[in-house]
Amino acid sequence: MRGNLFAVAVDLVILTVREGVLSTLLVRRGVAPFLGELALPGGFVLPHEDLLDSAARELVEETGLTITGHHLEQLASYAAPDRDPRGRVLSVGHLALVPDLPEPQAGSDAAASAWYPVAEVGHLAFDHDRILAAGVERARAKLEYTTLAATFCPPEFTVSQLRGIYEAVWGTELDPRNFQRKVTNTPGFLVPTARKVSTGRGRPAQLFRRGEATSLHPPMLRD
Amino acid sequence: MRGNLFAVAVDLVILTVREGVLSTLLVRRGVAPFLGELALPGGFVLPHEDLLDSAARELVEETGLTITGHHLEQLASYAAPDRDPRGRVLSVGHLALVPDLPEPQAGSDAAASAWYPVAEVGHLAFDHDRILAAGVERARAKLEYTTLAATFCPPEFTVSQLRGIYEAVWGTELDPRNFQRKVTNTPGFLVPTARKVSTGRGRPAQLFRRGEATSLHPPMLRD
DNA sequence: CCAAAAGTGTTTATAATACACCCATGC
DNA sequence: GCATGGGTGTATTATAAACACTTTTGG
Repeated sequence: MRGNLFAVAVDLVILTVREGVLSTLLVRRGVAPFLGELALPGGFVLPHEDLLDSAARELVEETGLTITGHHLEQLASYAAPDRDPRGRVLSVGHLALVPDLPEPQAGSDAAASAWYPVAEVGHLAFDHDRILAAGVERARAKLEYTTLAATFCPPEFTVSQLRGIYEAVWGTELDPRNFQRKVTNTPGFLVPTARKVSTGRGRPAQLFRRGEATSLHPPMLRD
Repeated sequence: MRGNLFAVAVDLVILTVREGVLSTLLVRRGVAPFLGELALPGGFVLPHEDLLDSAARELVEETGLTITGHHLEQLASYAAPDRDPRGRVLSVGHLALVPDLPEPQAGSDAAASAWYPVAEVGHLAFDHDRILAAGVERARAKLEYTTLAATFCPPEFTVSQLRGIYEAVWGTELDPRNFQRKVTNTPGFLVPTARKVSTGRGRPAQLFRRGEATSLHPPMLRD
């Protein structure tokens, strides 16, 4: 085997939609390097861990969320020779899509973490702004041709909530009526539940759960 | 820094279309482990190298091709704890799309390498069959919504040649007349050259070069 | 009743498919 | 001339966008 060895870390782009705004979970670093700067949550891969397991562990530590029902995928790896002043560290970026969660509580493991609107995020520690950009780009692309938008929603949700996800992630407005037909006519996208929900004003909306389908033909966005 | 360190390798899925068949470059391993088995070309990342540079170097060593004008992108990383019997090795898979090249010459650096039709590839060393599958899947997906098919072609090519790429990669038949209009009407996909080429029978075909466009709206394949 | 949001039906514009047809070459 | 592949025009069909309209709630 060769002598040039790397430390391997996983870093997480955890996205959600809070109050109509695409947001990501960031941590304020408490140790050098980049002490005091914002960074993606992450950590080193343990001796007997695979990459996705390591990312799932970090996700639980940061959000309390287990993977079940949520989305976690690998993004890309970053290993520029000078990306970490401590030496050669390869970071495997991951993307997680989660429903709207309460702000992380002080006193917990994730005391230093908080949600930030993606559009307002400035420079991050290491090359984490590149990883964040890759995660947002991937999320946008995947909404187009998969049913992944529903992973941003709670277990039961309305068509309006789902539409809000698309509008927040893409920054566009969609016609509620055409959107409704599009998603309800896509086999396997939405499973109607027995319940309706009344959101104050207007006619109560049907509640849905995620369906089995994962790919979307035809795609959601048309240029 | 942490004590659990990894060796980092890059492995390449190099795809081309030879005689209408999607094919990949594989090497017969000359050293343990997996001695004598087929594997993806690749090697360890050097001390001051970034990942893409390392992959580009391997590509040159295997094919003699420089990246200029060709396509090379990162696929994903693989780091299952038991994927290499020598210890913990993280492999960063890469995807290269290249035009049809002559069979590698005996006596060169790449003496042990040869082209194999993707459909006929059986089990590979390490977890390389997973990486190959990921590369083929990515290539198929990218043809759908990018102009990448042209990177399989020589610098100047006809619409028929380009259509042959799509048919080989997807295993479908496309209507030559509608295909022609589709690609010639997509702004920035093809740049006509001054020349035509006569391929024996039939009317000579216009020669094209790759255009500047990279994305394809609307996509090429419709379910 | 009115406002507001949910949900349906219908028209219209646009794009994809199928395929008839013409063009330019080799033999 | 005729076979062969290159290339264009057009009718048909499927799809998406626009929007009028009905439904069901709270006040």
